[in-house]
Amino acid sequence: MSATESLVLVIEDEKPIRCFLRAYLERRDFQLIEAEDGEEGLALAAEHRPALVLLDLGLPGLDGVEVIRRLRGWSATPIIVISARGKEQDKVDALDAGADDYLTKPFGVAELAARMRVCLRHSATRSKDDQQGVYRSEELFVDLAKRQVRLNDREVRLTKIEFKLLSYLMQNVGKVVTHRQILKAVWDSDRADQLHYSRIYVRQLRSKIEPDAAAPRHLLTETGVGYRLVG
Amino acid sequence: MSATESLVLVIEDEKPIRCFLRAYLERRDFQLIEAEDGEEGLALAAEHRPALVLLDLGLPGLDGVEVIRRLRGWSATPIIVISARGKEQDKVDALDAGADDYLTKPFGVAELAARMRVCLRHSATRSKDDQQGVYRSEELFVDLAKRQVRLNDREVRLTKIEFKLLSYLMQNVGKVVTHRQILKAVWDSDRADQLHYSRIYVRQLRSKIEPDAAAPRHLLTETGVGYRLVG
DNA sequence: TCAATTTTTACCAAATTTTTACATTCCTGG
DNA sequence: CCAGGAATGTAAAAATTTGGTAAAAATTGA
Repeated sequence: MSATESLVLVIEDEKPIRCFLRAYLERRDFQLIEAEDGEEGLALAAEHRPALVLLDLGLPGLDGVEVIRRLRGWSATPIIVISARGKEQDKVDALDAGADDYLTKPFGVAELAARMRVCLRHSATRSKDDQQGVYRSEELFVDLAKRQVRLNDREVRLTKIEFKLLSYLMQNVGKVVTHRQILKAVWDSDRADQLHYSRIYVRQLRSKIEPDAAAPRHLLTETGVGYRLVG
Repeated sequence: MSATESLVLVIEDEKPIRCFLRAYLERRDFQLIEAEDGEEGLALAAEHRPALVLLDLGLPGLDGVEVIRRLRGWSATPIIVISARGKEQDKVDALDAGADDYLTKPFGVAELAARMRVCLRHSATRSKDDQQGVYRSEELFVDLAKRQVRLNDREVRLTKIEFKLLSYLMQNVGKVVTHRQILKAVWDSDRADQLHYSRIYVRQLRSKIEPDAAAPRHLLTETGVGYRLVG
C-alpha cells in the first residue's frame, strides 16, 4: 500500500528521539523531514505539505496546542501527538484542538506505525487535493500557510482580524457563512450578535482584496444571511 | 433533526462497564445501543447504522478482530477498541484490521469522549458531499447546503424568503404542498391564512428559476390546493 | 509616545419584505 | 358552451430591514 513514499514531518526537540524515529520509519518507506520547534515545524509544513505530522508537545517556544491550532487554520493533514505528558486533560486539549491521535512516551514503534497507517488510510479516502489553504483567481492569490495575499501580483498586508476573517471564509469557500458564524469564528461567541463587526471588516477586507470594492467579485453579500467567498 | 445526537453502539460483555458508559455518554448527548457479543453487535450495527462503534476485544464467542473485519466488509463507521489487553501486537492487529483507535483499560472517560469526537469529526468532513439537498434538472441546479442556485449554468441570487420557500418545496419534492403548509413553514403560523404571500413569492421564485415564468416547468400550480416542485 | 489597529457611533443607500390594487385564468353549474 | 365567482398571476407602492460608509474614540504594541 505504501508504494508511494509518504512524507512525514517530525516536530521534536530531542535529537535522540528524532534519530530513533528516522531510523525506524525510513526502513518502513516513510520519507522524513525534521523540525526542532513549533515555528520551524509550521514553516516546513507550509513548504513541503507533508502527508502526516508527528508532533511533540513539550517543545521550547510556541505551545504545542497552539501549533496544532495554527496548522489546522490552513491544513487538514493528520497530526499525531507524541508527548511525555500523560495527563488526561492534556490529551483532551490536544485532540479537541485538532490532533488525530495522542501517544504517551514511552511508546512502541510498531504501535506508532499502526496508528500512522490509520491516519493515512483516512486521508486516502478523503480528497487528495493538498492545496488546502490556497485560493486562486484571476487577480487574487492567497496562501494561508505563508500568510501571503497578493492582488494582481501586488503584496497585500492584512491585519490580524482581517486575516482571520479571510481564513474563515476560505475554509468555507463557495458556501454562505452567516454573520453569526463569522462573529463566533473571528471574535468570541459573546459578541455573536454585534452584527456590525462583520460588516465593517468585510468592508476593510474588500478594500484590500477586491480590485473594485464597490463591485465585489470574490467576497459577495447574501443579504439577510451573510457573506460568501466565491469558489 | 438533532444533528448533535449521535448513535453509538457499545459491544461489551461486562454489564458494569456498559452501565458506566451509558451513564456518562447519555449526559453528553450521545444515544446508546448495546450488544453483549460480536454476533449481536454486528446484527445491531446492520440494523441501526450507528455513527460510531465502541468495541471490547475480550468478548466471548467471535474474536474481536474478526468483528472489526466483518464490520469493515460493509461499513466505514468509526470503530474505537476498548480492551484490557495492552500488548502492542494486539493494538497493531486491531488497528490494521480497520479499527480507528485503541484504548487500554482502565481509561478516562474524558479521553474516550475526546477520541470519539475525533472520529465523528472525520466522518463529518467526509460525508459532506452527500447528495442531500440537491436538485437537478436539465436547466436548473440547486444546492441547499451551499445555498447555490444555477439556471442554465448562470448563477441565480435568491433572497432569504425565496430561498426558504425553495427549500421547503425541495423537502417535499414531487409532493403537493398546500398554501397553509407553505405559509407556516416560510413565515410564521400566525400568517397561515395570508394567502397572497405565497402567490407573490411563488411568482418571484418562478421569475428566477424558470426559463419561462409564464409556462413553469418546475414549480407547478395545483389549483385549489397549493404548489408542487416536480421531481 | 506614536502609529497602527480595533472598537464604537452615526448616518445614508440599497435591498427586501409587506401592503395594496388590479388583471387574468381556472373551473363549475346552468 | 358559456357566465361568473373563486383562485391565481401581475405590477408597483410603501414600509422596513439590512448593508455600506465615514469617522471618531479607545486600545494595543513597538
